[in-house]
Amino acid sequence: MAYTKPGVTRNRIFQFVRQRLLDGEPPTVREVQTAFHMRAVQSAKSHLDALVKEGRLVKMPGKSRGYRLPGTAHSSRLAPILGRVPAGPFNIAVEEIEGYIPVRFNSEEQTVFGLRVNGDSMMNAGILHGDIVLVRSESEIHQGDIVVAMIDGEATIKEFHCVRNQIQLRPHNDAYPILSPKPEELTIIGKVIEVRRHLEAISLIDEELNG
Amino acid sequence: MAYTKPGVTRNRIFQFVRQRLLDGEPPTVREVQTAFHMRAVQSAKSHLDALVKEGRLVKMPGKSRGYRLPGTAHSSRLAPILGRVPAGPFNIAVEEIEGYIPVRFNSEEQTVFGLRVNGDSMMNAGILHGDIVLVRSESEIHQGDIVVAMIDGEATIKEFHCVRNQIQLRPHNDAYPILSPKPEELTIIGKVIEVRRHLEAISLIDEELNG
DNA sequence: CTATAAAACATACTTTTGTCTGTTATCATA
DNA sequence: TATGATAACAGACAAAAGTATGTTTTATAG
Repeated sequence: MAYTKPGVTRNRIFQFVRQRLLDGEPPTVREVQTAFHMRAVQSAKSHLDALVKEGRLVKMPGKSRGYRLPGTAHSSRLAPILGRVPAGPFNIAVEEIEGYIPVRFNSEEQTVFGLRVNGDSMMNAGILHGDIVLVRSESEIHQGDIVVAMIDGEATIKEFHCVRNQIQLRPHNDAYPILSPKPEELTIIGKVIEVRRHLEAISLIDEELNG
Repeated sequence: MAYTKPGVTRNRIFQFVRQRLLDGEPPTVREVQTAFHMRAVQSAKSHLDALVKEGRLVKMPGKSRGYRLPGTAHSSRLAPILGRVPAGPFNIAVEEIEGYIPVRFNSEEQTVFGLRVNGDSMMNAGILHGDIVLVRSESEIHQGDIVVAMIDGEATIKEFHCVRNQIQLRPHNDAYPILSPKPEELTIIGKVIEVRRHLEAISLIDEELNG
């Protein structure tokens, strides 16, 4: 390729590699080479080596397609969106799955699922009807956490409190009352860790990734 | 490895490969082999071949790490979260990147990025301070869309309207006024297609992938 | 203009990885 | 228990991809 000013091709190559990595398609050195019309493998490799030295890329030496963005410890997975609240805390797989959404995971085995919000009892907390909440089901619950609770077979999203050994489920909407269920008639499905709202229709519904 | 009932290892391998692909780390045949403690490469390869034949995987023959999920029409990519609003619509890469979040893509080249919400002018629309909005920058804008607009070098999120050739940017908070900027002092950065709120601290912040 | 550094090139070599041919063991079902 | 199908194994070869050494060209600064 034509000679460029120092750093120019370097940056272009970084952009290229980053895009490929974000697309889940790590490139080979030779793919970088041809993408930039270079006549020598080493031209691409020395740029990549420099990017690693600068800390802009990380590599796994010897491995093919071994360049990565630094600090990619946490990766994304697809979590199922459940149409209904799961009956028990552990039988998520059986429920009807509305679709999948990508979720960031920092550790390994976590039971996270999406749930479509029904009603506006949490309106003032910015959780609206139709939103999707991400729920981690095996989380510890603390004061003030927003939880998905099951009372008499009915699921609700409320803020959890416990005052004088009395459980309180507080809505964020003045039109709704604070609930004080007895422990035996209450099941905490999980803790809401994220709220998502799609302002534009997106086909969340993947074909079943059966297996 | 020990012999299993027909289909069992097949499914486990599919899960493994799918996970690796969703994580942006396409495996080699030999990586599958060792992950399942197989003593022959062919053991892994025949399973992978079968998965391709069943249509559960797709491959690029001869290429290393060449297995992919079929119908990658909508797969998830990592979109950058920008600390500031990008100056122009097309130079996202230059801006400072706060981190990355997984986003669903239905087609190919789309310019989607995340943006941290500053202020509560859209409070009544359930868009709170600190939320992350996903912005598609080259979208067509219609009446009622929520947009990211730049007025005099300052970025705001508002609802877009146009009445009698007069542009209106409407907040969703009675404490804020409706803005009516002249077209020449207004730049529409893009359209808000999704709102996300993390109720639990998640380390989105990757080290600077500056470029 | 000259010296130094960066960029690009050419070629060879090594390792990784995909692929092939054939064999043995286990499962499923009649 | 006989039989076809699936699973797992073994070893070898070929292609893909990483790496190394040295040279030529261009940019930048004094």
